[in-house]
Amino acid sequence: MVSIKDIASAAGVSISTVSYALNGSDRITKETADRIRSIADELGYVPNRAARMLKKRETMLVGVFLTDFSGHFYGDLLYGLKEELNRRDYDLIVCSGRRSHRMIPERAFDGAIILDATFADEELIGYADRGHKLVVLDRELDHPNVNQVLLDNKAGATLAVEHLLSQGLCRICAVGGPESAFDARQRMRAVRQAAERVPEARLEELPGAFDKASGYAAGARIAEVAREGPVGVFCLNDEMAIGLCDYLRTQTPLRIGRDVHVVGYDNIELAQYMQPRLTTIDYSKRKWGALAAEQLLKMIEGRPVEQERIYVRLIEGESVGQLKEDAK
Amino acid sequence: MVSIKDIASAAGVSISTVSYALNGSDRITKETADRIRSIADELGYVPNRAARMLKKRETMLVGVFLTDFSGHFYGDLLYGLKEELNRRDYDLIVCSGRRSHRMIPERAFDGAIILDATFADEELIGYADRGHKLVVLDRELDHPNVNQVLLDNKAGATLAVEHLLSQGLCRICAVGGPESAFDARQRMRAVRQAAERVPEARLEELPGAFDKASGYAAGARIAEVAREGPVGVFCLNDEMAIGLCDYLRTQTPLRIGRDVHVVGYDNIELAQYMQPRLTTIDYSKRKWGALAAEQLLKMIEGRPVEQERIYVRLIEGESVGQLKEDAK
DNA sequence: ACAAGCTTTCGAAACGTTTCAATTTAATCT
DNA sequence: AGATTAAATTGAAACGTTTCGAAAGCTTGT
Repeated sequence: MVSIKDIASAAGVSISTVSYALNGSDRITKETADRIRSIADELGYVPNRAARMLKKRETMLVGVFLTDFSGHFYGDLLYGLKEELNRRDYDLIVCSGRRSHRMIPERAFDGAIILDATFADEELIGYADRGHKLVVLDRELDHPNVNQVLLDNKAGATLAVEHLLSQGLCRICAVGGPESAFDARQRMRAVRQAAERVPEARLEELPGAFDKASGYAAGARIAEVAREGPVGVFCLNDEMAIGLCDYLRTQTPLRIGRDVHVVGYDNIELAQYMQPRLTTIDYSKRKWGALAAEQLLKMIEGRPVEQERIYVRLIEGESVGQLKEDAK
Repeated sequence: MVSIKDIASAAGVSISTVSYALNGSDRITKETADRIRSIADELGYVPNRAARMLKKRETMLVGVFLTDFSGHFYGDLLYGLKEELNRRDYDLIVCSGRRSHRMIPERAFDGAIILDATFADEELIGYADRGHKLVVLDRELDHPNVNQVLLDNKAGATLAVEHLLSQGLCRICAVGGPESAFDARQRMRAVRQAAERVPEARLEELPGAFDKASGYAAGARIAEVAREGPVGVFCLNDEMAIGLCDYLRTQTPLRIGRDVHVVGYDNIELAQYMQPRLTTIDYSKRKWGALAAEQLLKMIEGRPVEQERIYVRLIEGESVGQLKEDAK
């Protein structure tokens, strides 16, 4: 493999000269620099990443850790991340799985973005203590080397529940997420508060795990509740909403948007292709990624970081209908 | 940052002893090895990846390159890849975008898996010529350092068209993929052959680009064709099929599975949540990934590699109905 | 013609490992 | 006890860069 050394001897200069030339230092005269660069091209020189990393103690790489590769909004999130990082000459690397955690202490990246339940809080704190820069997207952590971009879960969940209530629905079911999920806890808390503000509202919480299966499973209880009249269901994410709709359609005669009114959260791509289209809470995943990248770069470069938050809006599909029509 | 050197002085031994001990060499007596390891733990030692890469000229990393992060079957594919790689102590790293191509010549990985249209064939051949090991998933390349895991596109497309024909449909539309896509070319070729084998079949090819928009766009022409009677449509991937269904449902009175019969390809997750469920061609994405990983590891380790192929099957949804019923 | 001050180039150390060859230590045999 | 051999440890070079400080090569001004 051709190294800086080969270029040096081909050009009849020292390796330091080559290094300076290739890195565009102004210590080198323009002509020699050009000559060296063209020789490097001819020889097909490519710098050795490992050597550079070792010496410079920086990688120009950012790692993003995901629980798995199948999340429905990862595409957009990663797009936002990558664009922002590339603008600043960083490359993005996606990792998943416990095994890959070690890349952080091994200094494989200049910083990492975490959206990965397989990291315990203490583990992350440990890395931060040793000086690693982190941005967490799935929890809140108070540490000088950690920042977060928060989703406005409270606003989103409130929007969802109030939307159901405003349609005249007072029997509300909320299908929850795993206890370990920060987002789920925040959303459910907001659900309770929103329900409590309306005296006639009757809220029932159902367990869930953020996957289709648990939405499907919640269907049985929801069908029971629906026997007493129309019910509004807020699934704490779209996947569960889809599972629920699947159940209602295949296992019951209940009509979505009439007997059962469903709201999801996340506005995943599937949501708008459902029949009826799913009413859901939307937020910009690209912006989420871009802000995370921006924060991480600021930390790496030692610039001050300000707290960021992603705003939400309600998207109306047909999975929630006007209750008043029925009343007439 | 604590290095092997710190451990050496803390333990009162040389750095080579530490290195041997940490790597489990049998040159070191068990007691000292244990002692050194416990000191390393105490100090919180983590090996420096860059240094090891530089010296050993191997990274224990495999890079997978994707055109973007939003493909619908990447989740399963990457799962298969990762499992297989982890079993052999390799880590998987996902990259996307032209910028990241350079990681290959920079020797950031021991090998790479390519499913990324942003690589030109010549570029890949160039890397292979310089000794980089590659497995390509989106093309065929003849080179000692390149292998591929082929999808059985011919069988899949044949299955799809014959399924439509066997329902009594003889007006067939095929919505194609981008000319640059190897899979699209193979599938379309098989479509033509399958249609030619049946004298009464009338095939019409429509342009497409493997995205929802082009399925939607194809809808107009398909609606025209459907005026003369039921039509069978094979969309060369599920995304286009979904776009098409969206058009038919929102812009026409045509009934899917009655007036227009739709088959997709890939069996993406969305397909089974469509209403009606999409009839499509399925294959194991996990196995695809696992075989790709296996092939790459064989190349890296210098073991012989055999050509592999992924088999397909037809999944029946309700987007294709029995034409005979109508006739009755 | 020569010191002073630039500009351009070079030598060498360093980053943190691994690993070969050499050395020291311990064990075994006569 | 001394020689031989085996086992455990060490020294040093190497991997391919970057970068500091020094050296060499030019200009200028006197």
